[in-house]
Amino acid sequence: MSRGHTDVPEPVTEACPITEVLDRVAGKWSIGILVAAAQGPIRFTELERTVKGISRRMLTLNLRKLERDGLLTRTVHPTVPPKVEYALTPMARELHATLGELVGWAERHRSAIATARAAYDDARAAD
Amino acid sequence: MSRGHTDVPEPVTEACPITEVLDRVAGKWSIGILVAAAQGPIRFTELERTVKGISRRMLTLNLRKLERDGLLTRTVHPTVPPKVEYALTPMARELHATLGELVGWAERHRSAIATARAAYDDARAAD
DNA sequence: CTGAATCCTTCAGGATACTG
DNA sequence: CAGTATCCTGAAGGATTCAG
Repeated sequence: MSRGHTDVPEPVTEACPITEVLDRVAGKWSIGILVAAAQGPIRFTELERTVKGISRRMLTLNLRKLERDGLLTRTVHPTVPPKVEYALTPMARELHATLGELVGWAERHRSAIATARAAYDDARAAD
Repeated sequence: MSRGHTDVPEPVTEACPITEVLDRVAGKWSIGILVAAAQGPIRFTELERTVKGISRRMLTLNLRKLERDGLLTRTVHPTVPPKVEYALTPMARELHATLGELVGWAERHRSAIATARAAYDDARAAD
Protein backbone atom coordinates (compact mmCIF):
# COMPACT_ATOMS: atom_id res chain seq x y z
CA MET A 1 0.00 0.00 0.00
CA SER A 2 2.68 2.51 0.96
CA ARG A 3 1.42 5.91 2.02
CA GLY A 4 4.68 7.80 1.95
CA HIS A 5 6.62 8.98 4.91
CA THR A 6 3.93 10.83 6.80
CA ASP A 7 1.74 9.01 9.19
CA VAL A 8 -1.74 10.45 9.11
CA PRO A 9 -4.30 7.99 10.51
CA GLU A 10 -5.88 7.59 7.07
CA PRO A 11 -9.47 7.67 8.30
CA VAL A 12 -11.23 6.27 5.28
CA THR A 13 -10.29 4.49 2.04
CA GLU A 14 -10.16 1.05 3.64
CA ALA A 15 -12.92 -1.51 3.59
CA CYS A 16 -13.04 -0.86 -0.13
CA PRO A 17 -13.45 -4.21 -1.84
CA ILE A 18 -12.21 -2.85 -5.13
CA THR A 19 -8.91 -1.96 -3.59
CA GLU A 20 -8.84 -5.43 -2.12
CA VAL A 21 -9.08 -7.09 -5.51
CA LEU A 22 -6.70 -4.76 -7.17
CA ASP A 23 -4.09 -5.12 -4.49
CA ARG A 24 -4.22 -8.82 -5.07
CA VAL A 25 -3.96 -8.60 -8.79
CA ALA A 26 -1.72 -5.55 -8.87
CA GLY A 27 1.80 -5.47 -10.17
CA LYS A 28 3.07 -6.20 -13.59
CA TRP A 29 2.97 -9.96 -13.31
CA SER A 30 0.21 -11.42 -11.15
CA ILE A 31 -2.29 -11.59 -13.96
CA GLY A 32 0.18 -12.99 -16.42
CA ILE A 33 0.92 -15.78 -14.00
CA LEU A 34 -2.74 -16.40 -13.35
CA VAL A 35 -3.42 -16.64 -17.05
CA ALA A 36 -0.46 -18.92 -17.68
CA ALA A 37 -1.56 -21.23 -14.89
CA ALA A 38 -5.14 -21.25 -16.07
CA GLN A 39 -4.28 -23.89 -18.67
CA GLY A 40 -3.51 -26.39 -15.97
CA PRO A 41 -0.69 -27.17 -13.52
CA ILE A 42 2.53 -25.54 -14.62
CA ARG A 43 6.13 -25.73 -13.47
CA PHE A 44 8.42 -22.95 -12.35
CA THR A 45 10.58 -22.98 -15.43
CA GLU A 46 7.59 -23.22 -17.71
CA LEU A 47 6.17 -20.13 -16.09
CA GLU A 48 9.48 -18.39 -16.51
CA ARG A 49 9.28 -19.09 -20.23
CA THR A 50 5.57 -18.47 -20.64
CA VAL A 51 5.29 -15.19 -18.82
CA LYS A 52 7.61 -13.38 -21.18
CA GLY A 53 9.97 -10.89 -19.69
CA ILE A 54 9.55 -11.82 -16.05
CA SER A 55 12.65 -12.12 -13.93
CA ARG A 56 13.23 -15.08 -11.69
CA ARG A 57 12.98 -12.93 -8.66
CA MET A 58 9.64 -11.39 -9.61
CA LEU A 59 8.27 -14.77 -10.55
CA THR A 60 9.13 -16.15 -7.15
CA LEU A 61 7.76 -13.15 -5.28
CA ASN A 62 4.50 -13.20 -7.17
CA LEU A 63 4.08 -16.92 -6.82
CA ARG A 64 4.48 -16.56 -3.08
CA LYS A 65 1.99 -13.75 -2.93
CA LEU A 66 -0.59 -15.63 -4.95
CA GLU A 67 -0.02 -18.75 -2.94
CA ARG A 68 -0.43 -16.81 0.27
CA ASP A 69 -3.72 -15.37 -0.89
CA GLY A 70 -4.99 -18.84 -1.67
CA LEU A 71 -5.08 -18.29 -5.41
CA LEU A 72 -2.39 -20.79 -6.28
CA THR A 73 -1.41 -24.15 -4.89
CA ARG A 74 2.21 -25.20 -4.84
CA THR A 75 2.92 -28.89 -5.14
CA VAL A 76 6.43 -30.22 -4.65
CA HIS A 77 7.25 -33.59 -6.17
CA PRO A 78 10.13 -35.07 -4.17
CA THR A 79 12.02 -36.21 -7.22
CA VAL A 80 15.46 -35.38 -8.45
CA PRO A 81 15.74 -32.98 -10.05
CA PRO A 82 13.02 -31.23 -8.07
CA LYS A 83 9.69 -30.61 -9.70
CA VAL A 84 7.22 -28.04 -8.45
CA GLU A 85 3.83 -27.46 -9.95
CA TYR A 86 1.56 -24.48 -9.54
CA ALA A 87 -2.17 -24.64 -10.14
CA LEU A 88 -5.12 -22.29 -9.77
CA THR A 89 -7.51 -22.81 -6.91
CA PRO A 90 -11.26 -22.76 -7.65
CA MET A 91 -11.38 -19.24 -6.26
CA ALA A 92 -8.72 -18.16 -8.73
CA ARG A 93 -10.60 -19.79 -11.60
CA GLU A 94 -13.58 -17.63 -10.76
CA LEU A 95 -11.36 -14.59 -10.75
CA HIS A 96 -9.90 -15.60 -14.06
CA ALA A 97 -13.40 -15.83 -15.52
CA THR A 98 -14.35 -12.46 -14.14
CA LEU A 99 -11.24 -10.91 -15.58
CA GLY A 100 -12.58 -12.07 -18.89
CA GLU A 101 -15.29 -9.44 -18.55
CA LEU A 102 -12.66 -6.78 -18.26
CA VAL A 103 -10.91 -8.10 -21.29
CA GLY A 104 -14.18 -7.85 -23.12
CA TRP A 105 -14.48 -4.23 -22.12
CA ALA A 106 -10.93 -3.52 -23.19
CA GLU A 107 -11.45 -5.10 -26.56
CA ARG A 108 -14.71 -3.30 -27.18
CA HIS A 109 -13.21 0.08 -26.41
CA ARG A 110 -9.63 -0.31 -27.42
CA SER A 111 -9.93 1.79 -30.51
CA ALA A 112 -12.16 4.39 -28.87
CA ILE A 113 -9.50 4.89 -26.25
CA ALA A 114 -6.77 5.18 -28.82
CA THR A 115 -8.81 7.79 -30.61
CA ALA A 116 -9.50 9.71 -27.42
CA ARG A 117 -5.81 9.77 -26.66
CA ALA A 118 -4.83 10.98 -30.05
CA ALA A 119 -7.45 13.71 -29.88
CA TYR A 120 -6.34 14.77 -26.42
CA ASP A 121 -2.69 14.76 -27.36
CA ASP A 122 -2.82 16.86 -30.43
CA ALA A 123 -5.30 19.20 -28.82
CA ARG A 124 -2.40 20.13 -26.50
CA ALA A 125 0.20 19.88 -29.22
CA ALA A 126 -1.67 22.74 -30.86
CA ASP A 127 -0.47 25.25 -28.30
CA MET B 1 4.91 0.54 -18.02
CA SER B 2 8.56 0.77 -16.99
CA ARG B 3 10.70 -2.20 -17.80
CA GLY B 4 13.72 -1.32 -15.75
CA HIS B 5 16.98 -0.01 -17.09
CA THR B 6 17.78 -2.75 -19.57
CA ASP B 7 16.47 -2.56 -23.05
CA VAL B 8 15.60 -5.99 -24.29
CA PRO B 9 13.15 -5.80 -27.21
CA GLU B 10 10.47 -7.48 -25.14
CA PRO B 11 9.21 -9.82 -27.85
CA VAL B 12 5.88 -10.74 -26.36
CA THR B 13 3.63 -9.55 -23.53
CA GLU B 14 2.08 -6.72 -25.54
CA ALA B 15 -1.21 -6.86 -27.34
CA CYS B 16 -2.51 -8.20 -24.05
CA PRO B 17 -5.88 -6.58 -23.45
CA ILE B 18 -5.76 -7.34 -19.75
CA THR B 19 -2.64 -5.29 -19.40
CA GLU B 20 -4.38 -2.57 -21.35
CA VAL B 21 -7.23 -2.33 -18.89
CA LEU B 22 -5.07 -2.61 -15.87
CA ASP B 23 -2.70 0.06 -17.03
CA ARG B 24 -5.65 2.34 -17.40
CA VAL B 25 -7.06 1.58 -14.01
CA ALA B 26 -3.75 1.07 -12.25
CA GLY B 27 -2.37 3.25 -9.54
CA LYS B 28 -3.77 3.90 -6.14
CA TRP B 29 -6.39 6.41 -7.20
CA SER B 30 -7.91 5.90 -10.64
CA ILE B 31 -10.65 3.63 -9.43
CA GLY B 32 -11.48 5.77 -6.46
CA ILE B 33 -11.97 8.70 -8.77
CA LEU B 34 -14.06 6.67 -11.17
CA VAL B 35 -16.28 5.54 -8.35
CA ALA B 36 -16.61 9.02 -6.92
CA ALA B 37 -17.58 10.41 -10.30
CA ALA B 38 -20.03 7.62 -10.95
CA GLN B 39 -22.65 9.42 -8.86
CA GLY B 40 -22.77 12.25 -11.36
CA PRO B 41 -20.71 15.30 -12.31
CA ILE B 42 -18.35 16.25 -9.55
CA ARG B 43 -16.05 19.19 -8.91
CA PHE B 44 -12.34 19.19 -8.24
CA THR B 45 -12.62 20.06 -4.59
CA GLU B 46 -15.43 17.60 -4.04
CA LEU B 47 -13.22 14.89 -5.47
CA GLU B 48 -10.43 15.98 -3.21
CA ARG B 49 -12.72 15.49 -0.24
CA THR B 50 -14.44 12.34 -1.48
CA VAL B 51 -11.41 10.35 -2.49
CA LYS B 52 -9.97 10.26 0.98
CA GLY B 53 -6.27 10.60 1.33
CA ILE B 54 -5.48 11.73 -2.19
CA SER B 55 -3.07 14.60 -2.65
CA ARG B 56 -3.89 17.49 -4.94
CA ARG B 57 -1.07 16.50 -7.21
CA MET B 58 -2.20 12.92 -7.60
CA LEU B 59 -5.77 14.00 -8.15
CA THR B 60 -4.72 16.28 -10.98
CA LEU B 61 -2.48 13.70 -12.58
CA ASN B 62 -5.10 11.01 -12.48
CA LEU B 63 -7.83 13.28 -13.77
CA ARG B 64 -5.64 14.13 -16.73
CA LYS B 65 -4.88 10.50 -17.40
CA LEU B 66 -8.53 9.51 -17.26
CA GLU B 67 -9.52 12.43 -19.40
CA ARG B 68 -6.88 11.54 -21.93
CA ASP B 69 -8.14 7.99 -22.14
CA GLY B 70 -11.63 9.24 -22.78
CA LEU B 71 -13.02 8.00 -19.49
CA LEU B 72 -13.76 11.41 -18.02
CA THR B 73 -15.01 14.64 -19.47
CA ARG B 74 -13.82 17.93 -18.07
CA THR B 75 -16.20 20.86 -18.21
CA VAL B 76 -15.03 24.32 -17.27
CA HIS B 77 -17.67 26.85 -16.24
CA PRO B 78 -16.25 30.30 -16.94
CA THR B 79 -17.43 31.73 -13.66
CA VAL B 80 -15.52 33.31 -10.88
CA PRO B 81 -14.39 31.56 -8.88
CA PRO B 82 -13.74 28.90 -11.52
CA LYS B 83 -15.85 25.77 -11.47
CA VAL B 84 -14.78 22.58 -13.18
CA GLU B 85 -16.87 19.46 -13.34
CA TYR B 86 -15.77 15.95 -14.15
CA ALA B 87 -18.15 13.29 -15.40
CA LEU B 88 -17.88 9.71 -16.59
CA THR B 89 -18.21 8.99 -20.27
CA PRO B 90 -20.52 6.14 -21.36
CA MET B 91 -17.44 4.00 -21.87
CA ALA B 92 -16.41 4.62 -18.29
CA ARG B 93 -19.86 3.75 -17.03
CA GLU B 94 -19.53 0.38 -18.67
CA LEU B 95 -16.18 -0.07 -17.02
CA HIS B 96 -17.67 0.92 -13.70
CA ALA B 97 -20.35 -1.71 -14.11
CA THR B 98 -17.81 -4.37 -15.01
CA LEU B 99 -15.74 -3.49 -12.01
CA GLY B 100 -18.81 -4.36 -10.02
CA GLU B 101 -18.24 -7.97 -11.00
CA LEU B 102 -14.81 -7.83 -9.49
CA VAL B 103 -16.22 -6.35 -6.34
CA GLY B 104 -18.63 -9.23 -6.22
CA TRP B 105 -15.76 -11.67 -6.46
CA ALA B 106 -13.86 -9.85 -3.74
CA GLU B 107 -16.82 -9.87 -1.42
CA ARG B 108 -17.59 -13.52 -1.99
CA HIS B 109 -14.02 -14.58 -1.25
CA ARG B 110 -12.85 -12.00 1.19
CA SER B 111 -12.96 -14.29 4.17
CA ALA B 112 -11.54 -17.24 2.27
CA ILE B 113 -8.56 -15.14 1.36
CA ALA B 114 -8.08 -13.94 4.90
CA THR B 115 -8.15 -17.53 6.06
CA ALA B 116 -5.67 -18.61 3.40
CA ARG B 117 -3.32 -15.89 4.48
CA ALA B 118 -3.51 -16.72 8.11
CA ALA B 119 -2.88 -20.37 7.32
CA TYR B 120 0.06 -19.56 5.08
CA ASP B 121 1.56 -17.18 7.59
CA ASP B 122 1.55 -19.35 10.63
CA ALA B 123 2.64 -22.32 8.60
CA ARG B 124 5.93 -20.42 8.12
CA ALA B 125 5.87 -19.03 11.65
CA ALA B 126 6.15 -22.62 12.75
CA ASP B 127 9.73 -23.01 11.56
C1' DC C 1 -11.30 27.34 -6.85
C1' DT C 2 -8.34 24.79 -9.89
C1' DG C 3 -4.53 23.71 -10.96
C1' DA C 4 1.05 23.59 -12.34
C1' DA C 5 5.78 23.18 -10.62
C1' DT C 6 9.31 21.51 -7.55
C1' DC C 7 11.48 18.58 -4.39
C1' DC C 8 12.04 14.41 -2.00
C1' DT C 9 11.08 9.52 -0.33
C1' DT C 10 9.66 4.98 -0.97
C1' DC C 11 9.25 0.89 -3.39
C1' DA C 12 8.36 -2.37 -7.36
C1' DG C 13 11.08 -4.63 -10.01
C1' DG C 14 15.55 -5.88 -13.05
C1' DA C 15 20.39 -8.13 -13.09
C1' DT C 16 23.14 -11.32 -11.29
C1' DA C 17 25.34 -14.73 -8.51
C1' DC C 18 24.94 -18.45 -5.33
C1' DT C 19 22.58 -22.88 -3.10
C1' DG C 20 20.21 -27.56 -2.25
C1' DC D 1 15.32 -27.53 -11.36
C1' DA D 2 13.78 -24.27 -8.20
C1' DG D 3 14.73 -21.17 -5.79
C1' DT D 4 17.37 -17.27 -2.29
C1' DA D 5 20.28 -13.15 -1.55
C1' DT D 6 22.23 -8.59 -3.04
C1' DC D 7 22.53 -4.59 -5.25
C1' DC D 8 20.66 -0.91 -8.02
C1' DT D 9 17.47 2.07 -10.88
C1' DG D 10 13.29 4.28 -12.35
C1' DA D 11 8.77 5.49 -11.43
C1' DA D 12 4.90 6.44 -8.24
C1' DG D 13 3.43 9.30 -5.21
C1' DG D 14 3.44 12.78 -0.95
C1' DA D 15 4.34 17.75 0.69
C1' DT D 16 4.51 22.19 -0.37
C1' DT D 17 4.52 26.39 -2.89
C1' DC D 18 3.17 29.40 -6.66
C1' DA D 19 -0.32 31.17 -10.22
C1' DG D 20 -4.58 32.30 -13.04
